[in-house]
Amino acid sequence: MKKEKLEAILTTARTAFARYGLRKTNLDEIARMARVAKGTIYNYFRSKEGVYLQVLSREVEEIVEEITLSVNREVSPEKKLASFVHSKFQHMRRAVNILNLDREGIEEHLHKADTIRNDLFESEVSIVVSILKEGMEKGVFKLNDILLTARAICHSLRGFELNWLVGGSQERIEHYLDELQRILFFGILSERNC
Amino acid sequence: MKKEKLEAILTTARTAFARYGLRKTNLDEIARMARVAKGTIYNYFRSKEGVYLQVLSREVEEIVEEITLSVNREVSPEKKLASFVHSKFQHMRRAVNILNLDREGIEEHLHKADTIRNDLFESEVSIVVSILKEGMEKGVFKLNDILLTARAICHSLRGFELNWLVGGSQERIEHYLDELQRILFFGILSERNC
Amino acid sequence: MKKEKLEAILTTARTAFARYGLRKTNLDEIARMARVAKGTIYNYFRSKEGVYLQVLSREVEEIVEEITLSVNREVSPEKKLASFVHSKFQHMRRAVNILNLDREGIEEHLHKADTIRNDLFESEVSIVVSILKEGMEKGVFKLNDILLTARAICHSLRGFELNWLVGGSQERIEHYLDELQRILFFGILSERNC
Amino acid sequence: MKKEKLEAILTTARTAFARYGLRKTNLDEIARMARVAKGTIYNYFRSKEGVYLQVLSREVEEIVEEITLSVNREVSPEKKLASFVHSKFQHMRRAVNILNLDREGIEEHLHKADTIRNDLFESEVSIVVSILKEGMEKGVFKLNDILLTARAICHSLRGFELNWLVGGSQERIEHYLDELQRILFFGILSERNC
DNA sequence: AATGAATGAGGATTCATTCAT
DNA sequence: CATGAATGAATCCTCATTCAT
Repeated sequence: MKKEKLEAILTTARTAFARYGLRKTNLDEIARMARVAKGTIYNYFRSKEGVYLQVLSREVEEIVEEITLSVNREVSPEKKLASFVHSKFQHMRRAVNILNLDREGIEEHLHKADTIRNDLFESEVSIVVSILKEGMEKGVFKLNDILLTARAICHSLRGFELNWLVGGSQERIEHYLDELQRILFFGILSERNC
Repeated sequence: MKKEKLEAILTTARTAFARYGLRKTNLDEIARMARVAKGTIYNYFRSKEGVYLQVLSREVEEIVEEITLSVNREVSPEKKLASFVHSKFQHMRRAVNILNLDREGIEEHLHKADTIRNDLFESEVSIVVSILKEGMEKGVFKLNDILLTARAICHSLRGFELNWLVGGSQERIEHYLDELQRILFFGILSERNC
Repeated sequence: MKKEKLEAILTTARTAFARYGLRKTNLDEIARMARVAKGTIYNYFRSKEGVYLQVLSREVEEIVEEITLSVNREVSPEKKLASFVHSKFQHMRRAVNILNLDREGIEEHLHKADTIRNDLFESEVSIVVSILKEGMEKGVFKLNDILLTARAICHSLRGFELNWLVGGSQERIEHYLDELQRILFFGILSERNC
Repeated sequence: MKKEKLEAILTTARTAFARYGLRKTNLDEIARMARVAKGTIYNYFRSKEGVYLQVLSREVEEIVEEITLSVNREVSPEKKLASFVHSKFQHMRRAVNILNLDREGIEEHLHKADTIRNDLFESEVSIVVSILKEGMEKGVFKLNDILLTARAICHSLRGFELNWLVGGSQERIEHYLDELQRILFFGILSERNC
């Protein structure tokens, strides 16, 4: 079983993509770093994009796994929600370039990459859904439409990815996440103080 | 006045970038479409990225202008906020590929692109700040820290750009925006019904 | 009389050629530095090479003039020869263009440029010839063939131009010139001590 | 062993550079003549200049080798010196364009070319030094400073390269070399006949 | 399965020269 | 005379992919 090469390629590619992004990473580099001939890569993958897709896939799986773990460590729905938010950013930080939005340079497989990225999104949504559901059952949350709310929350969080992870913003993200959470729980209308 | 060529180049480039993105648009194409010699482009711009930067710049300016206009059409702070959100997405829809987030590994010149994109963000924040301020003064909103809240809101909205504009998600964005707005105003905690 | 533009072009071109060489100097640069439109240059010169040729011509004239002056200040043939050598290098230091053989990028006018450079050489030879002649008449020098000797000397001196002026050698040229002069006068054979 | 391609590239490049010089030789040409894809050249060299540098290097090595051989064929120091001068020009004649002195304004990469050319110069100096030394020991030459003299001689010889090799002068170089040699040995002062 | 040499289709950029105003 | 916008040929370099060994 000579899966070692395959493993080497994927590991190396992950590192390379993480550091330089999809486009700026070229196969020469991966091959050199993986101590493998360039041709070997083509024994396992149809193309550079094939490699990327596989790396992306693995990454998403891992991230979902780790977020789930973090959430399950908490008991109350509020804390679970908070844990979700924080662990999401913790674990995604390293995957910035891999998830990378670099929509160019993927062309035909763009669709597949989107599908994978959407899997991540849907997994997140489904985690949030169960948190919200539990909150509803326990009377902590009050919502009209759990799924809609969950999706809205997840969409919102992507904004922080964009500016913070991708944009390399120097601001302390936690501030904003905390603020967002506060709004999320209480809203901004003064009437809530009735 | 021979600014016609320059205008032709910028207009064409805008269209091309909007359709194919920065990388897949090549100068040959722009030159051909603008009925101009490739060298002519270099009379006006130092490089391909120079063209992109200019197009990006213009686009951002226009968007900010149009959002501001839309907001000012409303009177109440709540409606202004709603108007902000909706017009933001209306006007950004067309600029998807131009603003495009292709990160391609944090390059030299692309740094300027980030700066321009951040300008857009800051402009948005400043619009939201004035809305929130007005809301506070009128006693409609109740907030601890206006700036922080404004930034948190703007960060959140970026998530919708990511999934909806960039990701080409087929979902009806308005649903989510409305839901987000509802949460924004009232929060999700049941305690608000005290 | 609008010779000002012409003068500006030539002066600027001289500087530019001296600093960057023929090939790396482009007309844009000359035009910009001379505060003149690029097209204007083509009113005075048929081509870039035409400009170069003119610059080269002027330099040669100036140098010959100045060397002649320096030599004529001396009285004895030996001192005249020494003066020739030293003033040649003094005055050529600034005229790097002449040496700038950059044979590539001149193409068709290569021949003309060579002719101009040869003019300088021949002028030098003719100066040395008259020095040697005078030396012979006064019985200070003893030679078989004045012209041949003069040419050999001038050829030799070009070696110092090459390494010192062009090559940017850091060595103190005077050392070598003095040594050369010593050999020139006495030779290296020990038999001279008969 | 697939070094054939490399050899083909270098051989072809040598021919091309020798015929057209560095600038007028383009990679397309080399590739075509070497029956090789353009990209292949980049497998072996970082750039066009990389190719040039290698060719230049080889050429210099060969020249030094051949000059040394010629000199060693002679026995007396006087004849060795004469042999040095003549073989130097013999062997350099073919390398004119390769060594070519197109100065193009002291560029980045060309700095290395200068280094290589200087190596040639230093090798020549060191050959002359050993000839002079031997001459001194045998009482044939009388000198104050061997190194200084050697360098002065080599500098002088460069003048002949300049006018004869590079300048394409039609004159019979041997005449001048012989004359130079005569002066070198005996000087021009009549006092030598004491 | 593994290699790595070879490929060649692109794409960005430079610059001398022309010409209408 | 002066301008400077427009031209487009020429050239270097990158890199995903193929293929003979």
